[in-house]
Amino acid sequence: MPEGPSIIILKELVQPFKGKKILKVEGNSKLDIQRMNGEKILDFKSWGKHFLICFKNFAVRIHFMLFGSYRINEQKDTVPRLRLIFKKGELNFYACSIKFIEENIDEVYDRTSDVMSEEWDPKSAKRKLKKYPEELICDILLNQNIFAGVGNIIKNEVLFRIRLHPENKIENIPRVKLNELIMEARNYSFDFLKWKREFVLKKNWLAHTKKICPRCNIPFIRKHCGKTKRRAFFCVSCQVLYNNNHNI
DNA sequence: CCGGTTGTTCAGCG
DNA sequence: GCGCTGAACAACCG
Repeated sequence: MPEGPSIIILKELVQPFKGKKILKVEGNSKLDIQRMNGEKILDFKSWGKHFLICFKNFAVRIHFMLFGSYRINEQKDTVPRLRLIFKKGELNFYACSIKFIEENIDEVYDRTSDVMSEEWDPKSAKRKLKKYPEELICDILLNQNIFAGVGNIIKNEVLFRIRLHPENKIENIPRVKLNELIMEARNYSFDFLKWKREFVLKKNWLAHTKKICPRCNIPFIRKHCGKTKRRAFFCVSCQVLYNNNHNI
């Protein structure tokens, strides 16, 4: 469920519930979810992997983590974390993380860091990148303060597309290449969205979970890279690792 | 049936 | 107080 484009799809699917009043609230969340009872949903928003349900005086943040899921107007066999029942229809959220946000959403979230947002700002991303010269690019791409919405699949596909080795240090990557990376983080995310809508996302993976490099026909390296230790699939032949010469 | 994971936070340690 | 590690969460696929 998790990556940014999937949240955009969810936001579209729940549009019929916008402006609707919640008649009953259920779920095994430990939070006071009953405070939503009787409230009218003013809007649905998103930021990166966060799905936001906006009410008059507060908002609910749903994060699907690794295993979270949802059903609209149908149910799974398991107990939902949160179920919102309307006069017509219901929303069910499973195994997700829920938080209440009391502050104004627009003040809490910086949309310039959301790769799916109209307000996404590549220049701002560039400025943030420069603050982490020692970090590896595979970790930085997963940093939600810089690339909100990017997850492990997008990471692997973007790095393969621009031929960049996941273990490159930021400081060693040429400026032009960094710009390319920032552009492709958003660009691939929209391809992800398009392909997910058409149910052909997996079919279009070039690197993620793949065994052979489609460009070189040699085996991919599969390794848990960086501080984040997330799976990386990469080709040592066509994905460049820039050497660090200036510190020797 | 077990191993692994489209993710994040937090406790515990040195 | 820091940086690192591992646990916790908990569902589904191959």
